[in-house]
Amino acid sequence: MIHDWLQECLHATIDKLYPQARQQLAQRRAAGVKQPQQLWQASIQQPKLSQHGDYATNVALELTAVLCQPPREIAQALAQMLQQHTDTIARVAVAGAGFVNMHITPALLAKAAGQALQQGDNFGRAAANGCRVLLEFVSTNPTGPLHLGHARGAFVGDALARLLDFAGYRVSREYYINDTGGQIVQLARSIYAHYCQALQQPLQQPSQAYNGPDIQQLASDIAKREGSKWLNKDESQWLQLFGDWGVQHSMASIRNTLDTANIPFDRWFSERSLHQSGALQRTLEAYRHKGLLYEAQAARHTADKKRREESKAAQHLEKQQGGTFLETSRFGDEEDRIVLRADGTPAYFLADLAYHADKFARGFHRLINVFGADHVGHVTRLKAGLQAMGLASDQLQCVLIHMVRLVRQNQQVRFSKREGNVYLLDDLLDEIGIDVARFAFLMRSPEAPFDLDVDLLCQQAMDNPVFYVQYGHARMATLLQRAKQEGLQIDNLHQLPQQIWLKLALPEERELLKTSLALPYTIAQAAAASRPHRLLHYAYSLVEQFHSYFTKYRSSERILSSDQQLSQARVAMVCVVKRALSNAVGTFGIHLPQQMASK
RNA sequence: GCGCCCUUAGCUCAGCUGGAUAGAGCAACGGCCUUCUAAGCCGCAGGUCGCAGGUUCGAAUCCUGCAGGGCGCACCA
Repeated sequence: MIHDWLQECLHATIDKLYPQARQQLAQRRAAGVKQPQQLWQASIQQPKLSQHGDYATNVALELTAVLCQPPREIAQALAQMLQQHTDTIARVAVAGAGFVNMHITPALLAKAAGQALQQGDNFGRAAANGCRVLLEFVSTNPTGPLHLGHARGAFVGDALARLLDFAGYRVSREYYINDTGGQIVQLARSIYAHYCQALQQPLQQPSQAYNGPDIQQLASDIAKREGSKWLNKDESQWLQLFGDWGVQHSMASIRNTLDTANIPFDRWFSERSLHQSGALQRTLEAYRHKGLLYEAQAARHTADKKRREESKAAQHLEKQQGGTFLETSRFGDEEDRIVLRADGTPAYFLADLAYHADKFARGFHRLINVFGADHVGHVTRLKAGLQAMGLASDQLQCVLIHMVRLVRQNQQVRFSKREGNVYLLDDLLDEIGIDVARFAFLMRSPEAPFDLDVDLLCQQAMDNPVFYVQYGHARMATLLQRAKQEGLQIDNLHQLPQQIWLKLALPEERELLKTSLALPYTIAQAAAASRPHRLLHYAYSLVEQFHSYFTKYRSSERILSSDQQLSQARVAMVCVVKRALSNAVGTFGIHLPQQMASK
């Protein structure tokens, strides 16, 4: 709120001093001159060094080209105008190449702190902006339980949803169930094979079998329930049924794991429902109408493409028998993509296009897909396909989550499906705990590779950032309890008179308030960049500041002292810090304890 | 061969979309508990931001090229 206020103030000042600047800037931008995009939005920053003021702006430097004036001259003019706001800005100084450094008054800080306390749970929450976002994530194939490979995408997607919600968006969370196609046939056959085995028949596994213990358990349950009535029957009689049972079973397991992890969804979207509703046909007709389909043995132009000898295309040549292609290559894709196979069955890509057309048709303004990094190739073709349909493909944002490698005893643990060793997400949650897992996955930026060191996260729990943050919160909470026992007020502090707030004179106290009050700005920035981890780093540094302050003054300037008014002011400050912390971390559903057992 | 991502302290990572003297945590060393939780704090040490150019008042951040690593380049989903 201080940010917003200063920004408004600054913009008004610029408009007054240089009425032509805004227009000139727009003209230059239109003429293609490279300009900072956010000049009028994000020009207030917090300097690293306190001697550079509470807030600073570099607009003078950025306006120098537009106004053809030396930056320091512009800065001087701005400073002079800003100086007139004596009730809020205590001091303005021009420094360096042309920075304008502003020191705010304690009164402004007190006012903002009071507002934060009044807002309570909603401190940091942005007003609804009317933008509807559809966030699709996890969307794992319903052929088995969730494992480590799915964990990061699940937590990052969930965090993104929570963050965007807090930042004022209306977010819908969706899971796309690939409940049809070849893999479901394989699943059905695998279950059937184990079903036969459970009834003392020899095991005849299909070529690409699903053999997880969950599948075997399901098969034996079916054998108990259904008896031998499906034995020696033609595949056409049981395939659909066994497939359905498999999907239901897998989805129940997946939903159960997501529930445990506290990752909710608003809608579970079935791929099969698209096939059944005729959506694929309609999508196909739309393309046909635009003249973007053709039939061929192979996609045009693919012959000139060099591929590696061992490429998968070469391995699966016999399956490639031509069909109907969509000219995605006209929209940025490297080659055209098949949408209907020679036998008339739809390819997966067509269903995915129909699905995304459906998302747009439901009126969302922005689509976000959280994909694993192995889906990189999918992004361009999907966007090309949407663009071909005339949809705004730039409204689709794909967040690519990179690989997680598991490390135990300083060694990477490798998993292979063939050997049947998987690390289930359920087991991970059991082993390190939900909060630790969440924190670990969210501390890193999503597009960087990530080593998950389980030993570090569980055995050396004290070196774990999540405990650091939790400890900080517990410290504040117990401190407040104690303050209450000593007769100080810890609730309704938004009504605290200004002269009490003004008792806070230590520089660290001022910094703590400023950092706490930067929460709304941090939320907005993290949401705009789709980077949840920034909010956790913010929380971490806030706790760091608090610990440092707490320890430094533990024997000289104690929070609870004989000076009643000063103690009350410090208690109020702790309330603000605690509020900022719990709203930041609480946004991600990470639990913050009221107390921690001393070690 | 092509596309996307990554490369910052010995290790694991931040770096607020181009700002002022590049920051944390681990690991190493030295300190701080009669008083609000030592799961904490302070100090010391550690860097040609992969390399080379370019863009400008200013680059770890933007553009180009190169090197190393990851993922992908099937009508599978």
